[in-house]
Amino acid sequence: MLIDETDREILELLREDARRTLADIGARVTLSTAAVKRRIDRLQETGVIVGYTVQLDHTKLGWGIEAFTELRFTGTTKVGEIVRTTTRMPEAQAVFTIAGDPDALVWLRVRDMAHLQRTIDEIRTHHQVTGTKTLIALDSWMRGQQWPAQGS
Amino acid sequence: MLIDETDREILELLREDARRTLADIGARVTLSTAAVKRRIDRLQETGVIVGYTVQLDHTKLGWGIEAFTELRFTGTTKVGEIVRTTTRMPEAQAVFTIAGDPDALVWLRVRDMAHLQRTIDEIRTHHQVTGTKTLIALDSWMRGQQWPAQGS
DNA sequence: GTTGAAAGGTTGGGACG
DNA sequence: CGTCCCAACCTTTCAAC
Repeated sequence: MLIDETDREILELLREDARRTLADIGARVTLSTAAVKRRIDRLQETGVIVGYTVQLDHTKLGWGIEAFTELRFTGTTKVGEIVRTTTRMPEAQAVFTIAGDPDALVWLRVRDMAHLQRTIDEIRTHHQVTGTKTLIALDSWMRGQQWPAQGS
Repeated sequence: MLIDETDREILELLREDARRTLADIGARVTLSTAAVKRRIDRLQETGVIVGYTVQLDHTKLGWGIEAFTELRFTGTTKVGEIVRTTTRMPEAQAVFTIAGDPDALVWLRVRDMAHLQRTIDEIRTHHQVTGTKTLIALDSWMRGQQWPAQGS
């Protein structure tokens, strides 16, 4: 499928604020609301747009610690298995399987250090993990959200 | 500020689909649309809700490679500086400053391997970086979006 | 294939109880 | 918190490019 410059502008506007109205988007890309709706519908049907979500300040919800845990497995560990079990944990924000060393990277969000330790322990007990290394984030920035995760 | 169980339900519904209507949310939490709006307005004013964004399938936009680059700096490098310059790069999805070793973790999304190399080179030239280690993702999962980043 | 205009239904946003 | 109201918005249809 082809995506033109107008589509990219629409996606950028939705990235900034997914609750923008079609009329607002239309005014910015000089298109009617109907034309904007048809383009967004098409982007959804073709799977370019996967969904819409809210961006939260997790510190205000009491999950103030962000960390990354690098995992190393035994040679017999199925990669799909670690992804399946890890993704069921509410602490896991994202899981990446890695080419090389380590074998996987898990992005965690937890309430406090004790919670982080429990979470890492849980990952270790559920799998044939030969080693972990956890990186604790002091601060974070994410595209499209201009607040510090810890520093507010 | 206090967040009750209904607020959490509303946030969960918005996490699933940020473009839900107030009426739809109201029906699910057994509240009127006006009551839902007042709660969402309050969550926005207090900063719990930071914004709303679209979730994209980046492989379909031609940015099929995800990677993490661990950065180590000289002792004199200002942490804020690396964040400021890195966040200006369109390839950077997120930047985390880390307690310990490494000093920072940059989540990159690029078109191909040549693009990845150029991006890492750019990071290195812009700062007093003493070392980098790049982890290339084979596959990824993120909370709230159930598609494989590479494997589709 | 694309677009805009118009019609009718739905939603949002205030005021009030 | 809910109910009411009205303006704004969405969604479909249709004709035109």
